[in-house]
Amino acid sequence: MADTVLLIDGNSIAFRAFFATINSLDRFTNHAGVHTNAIFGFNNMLDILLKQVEPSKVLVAFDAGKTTFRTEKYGDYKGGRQKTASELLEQMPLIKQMLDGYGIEHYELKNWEADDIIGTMAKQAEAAGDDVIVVTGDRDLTQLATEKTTVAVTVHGVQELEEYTPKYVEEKLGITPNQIIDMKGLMGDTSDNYPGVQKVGEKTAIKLVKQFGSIENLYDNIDTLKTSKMKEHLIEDKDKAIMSKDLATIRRNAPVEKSLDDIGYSGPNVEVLRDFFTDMGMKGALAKIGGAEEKPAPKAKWSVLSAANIGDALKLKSPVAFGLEMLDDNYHNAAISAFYVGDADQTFVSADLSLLDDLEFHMWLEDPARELTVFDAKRMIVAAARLQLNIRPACDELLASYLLDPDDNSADLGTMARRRSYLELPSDAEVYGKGAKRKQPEDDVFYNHLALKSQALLKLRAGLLTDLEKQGETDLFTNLEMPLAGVLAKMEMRGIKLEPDTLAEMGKNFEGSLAVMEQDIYREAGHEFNINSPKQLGTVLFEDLGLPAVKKTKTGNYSTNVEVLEQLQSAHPIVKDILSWRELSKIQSTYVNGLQKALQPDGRIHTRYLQTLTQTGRLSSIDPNMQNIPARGTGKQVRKAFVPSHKDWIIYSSDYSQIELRVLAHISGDENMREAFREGRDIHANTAMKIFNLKSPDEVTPDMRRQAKATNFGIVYGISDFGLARNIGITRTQAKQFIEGYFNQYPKVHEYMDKMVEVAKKQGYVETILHRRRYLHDINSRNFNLRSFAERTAMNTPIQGSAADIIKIAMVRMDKALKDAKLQARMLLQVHDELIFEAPASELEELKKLTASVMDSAIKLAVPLKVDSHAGDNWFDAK
DNA sequence: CTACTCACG
DNA sequence: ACGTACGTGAGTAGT
Repeated sequence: MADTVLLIDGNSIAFRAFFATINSLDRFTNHAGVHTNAIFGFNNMLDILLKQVEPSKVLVAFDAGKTTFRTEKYGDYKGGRQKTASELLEQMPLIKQMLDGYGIEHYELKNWEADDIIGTMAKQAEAAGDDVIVVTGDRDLTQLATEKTTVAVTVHGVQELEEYTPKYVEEKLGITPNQIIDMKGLMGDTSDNYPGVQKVGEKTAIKLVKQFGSIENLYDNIDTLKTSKMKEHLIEDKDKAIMSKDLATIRRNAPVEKSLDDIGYSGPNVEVLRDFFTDMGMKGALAKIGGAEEKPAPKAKWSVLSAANIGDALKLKSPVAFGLEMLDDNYHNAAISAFYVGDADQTFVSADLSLLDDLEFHMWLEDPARELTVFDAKRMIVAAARLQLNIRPACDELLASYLLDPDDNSADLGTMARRRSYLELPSDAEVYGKGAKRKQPEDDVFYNHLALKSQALLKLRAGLLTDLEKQGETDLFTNLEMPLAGVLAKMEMRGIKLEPDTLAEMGKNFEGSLAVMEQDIYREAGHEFNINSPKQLGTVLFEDLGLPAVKKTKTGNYSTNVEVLEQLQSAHPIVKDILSWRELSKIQSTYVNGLQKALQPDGRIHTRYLQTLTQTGRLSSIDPNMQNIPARGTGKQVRKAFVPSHKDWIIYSSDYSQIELRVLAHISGDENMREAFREGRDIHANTAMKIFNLKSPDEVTPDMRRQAKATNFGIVYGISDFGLARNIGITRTQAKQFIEGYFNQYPKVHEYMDKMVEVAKKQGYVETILHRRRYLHDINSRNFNLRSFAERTAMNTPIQGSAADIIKIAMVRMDKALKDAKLQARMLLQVHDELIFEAPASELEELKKLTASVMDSAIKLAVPLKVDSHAGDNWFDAK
């Protein structure tokens, strides 16, 4: 049987692993202060590869040093590179040590690069009839792909591999693997610092290689090329092209002293590896290599709380960890199966919820002096409230972790703890199981797990708080997000009243219309099919009816989205019918039916806001999502079903006008934009005047205003000419002119965009006005797409995030203001820039004044904030 | 469990 | 030259 040979580009993988986690470099250090992030990433990758590939032979090749035969040929080869970071350098010998523990051969050869070692070994292995897998972070190695050799290139750090077979190379580039060197020869390589032919990039290079097959053949037939600048350049740079091809060519005959027989792999030396991982402080890896079976689940000390010893709980000292355990995630109705309470010394657990009714214990828990530390405050507040217990946690560790890094938002304490190097708490999934198998374990295991949670909370608390302080987020945490958790809990518990009859009636009508439309569509198609299936619909439109396919999806299927269908409207009458059917069917299934399913026995909808999910600081809403109820078109009717709780009450909504553009005017410091807002001008018309170079607002046509509005939006999203052009249906050149005009008129906005990208590149994150932070891992990526995305995010996040900050302040203050004014009015919903209330009609005037003053003054910006409000008998009319 | 589509700001 | 708007959640099909 053929062997599978795994060949790994050691330097390249170490490099990728290092940069994948460079933002949290300091979280990966061992007792001696040595960084371990690259070791960690390398190990993860190795672990996965060994399991998936099950190789019988493995070799990790390293570069031997700076000088190689390539630098002898061309002195500037790989010149001008930055020095390797010392934090990575110190890990290189340790990675080799780890490989020794794995029993994996590693090898380097003076004057040769790792690539050449790999190329040489791959050739030998192929000759022996083996299958070869090359793993690297360097695309240039894809030239090695053959029928027997697959080249796996890392994407997204080292998490994922993209496998290059000859077929895949051809699909992707249109040339064969062994033509890659011809392409590189023509285009050169900036990172390896060798030249190609002037003005020839990847596109041109591929075109030429396709045409001529190779550089040699190209120059043999150069006369067949039409006279052009390119031809001149090709002739002028012939020597460079030939030299560059030579530099790009991986040698397959390096004097490698290892043979296939030397690189057999038969599994790790667990003892050696265990010592190594222990020394590196890599507890996760340690557990994985066999520690796992031997090591019992962590054991906590705890006592079961009962009526007999409840007095002991009252002696616990702040900070006190507390939690109500629910195995379902919807805390509005999940069964509460137990609670835990503890301090640094003692932990109590109990499944007897009636203990929480004990008057003394009850008051002790509710006492604001208690400093309760919890995981997911809103969840705990709502669950406790169901037991008539009104807690006000002082510290929510989920929220803290989320503010430190919005990526760290796992709804599981054990998972968060592990990320912070605390390994004494397994995840809920490990203890309870997941999916259908999830269930409460026997008492001993269950109580132990709860006790571990209590102890983890107390162990992690100080570190989280000092980290918040270090990141300047203490105020955001203490004075905004923590209080907001309480406000949101109240909003969710109140819910909003829904009249199911209103929906049911709408549903009946829609059902009738849908049935008629369906028949029309089937008739036009010539047969019945599932209109809801994009696949079947694609077949009907683009094969049966032969309409021109406009666009494909990323998986290569026909796209049938609105944009496509709108373009096809005139081509066939069926298209219009499908569009109408789609619109109605969406309303029917998601809203008319969906909302009725979400209606609770109390006649109300109780959404859950996710306070620790979005990357920008916005809330999101689930189960049901109350932030995407139709606001336009036919679907808007759905809003009629949302009504006040009581007779003679009203629904009242108050929304920030243009909050994101006002934030932009503020943080960019642009005087032109600030003035427009200060003067109370129509910002879109103002922008239209600027970019169309008009003298007076009267000259602004509705279409100009529409385009200007789209441009304003585009700016907020981190504009590109392509995106803007597509959005408003103009040419890319026109879009470019719009943007140029825009930046001329709002010069500081331009500066702001550049500055945010620069800041992100330098420090790895951007911030909102309240110092909410978002890390942008891809900001220095060499992948254009990833990097561009990160750049747009760098521009957008401070804007979207600061707007989120502002409405959150307004919510916390509104909650207090309503209480202070002793109004019956209540806040029910938040939809990003809008707050929705219900109130007795008699309170409307006062409510108007209150929302205006509280929302306007939530924060002091260099421009005024403006609030619009509407009232009505239901949500539809409150707009 | 992923892909597609479409609802919101 | 590269391929694009920013942030979400839910329903349905189809593997």
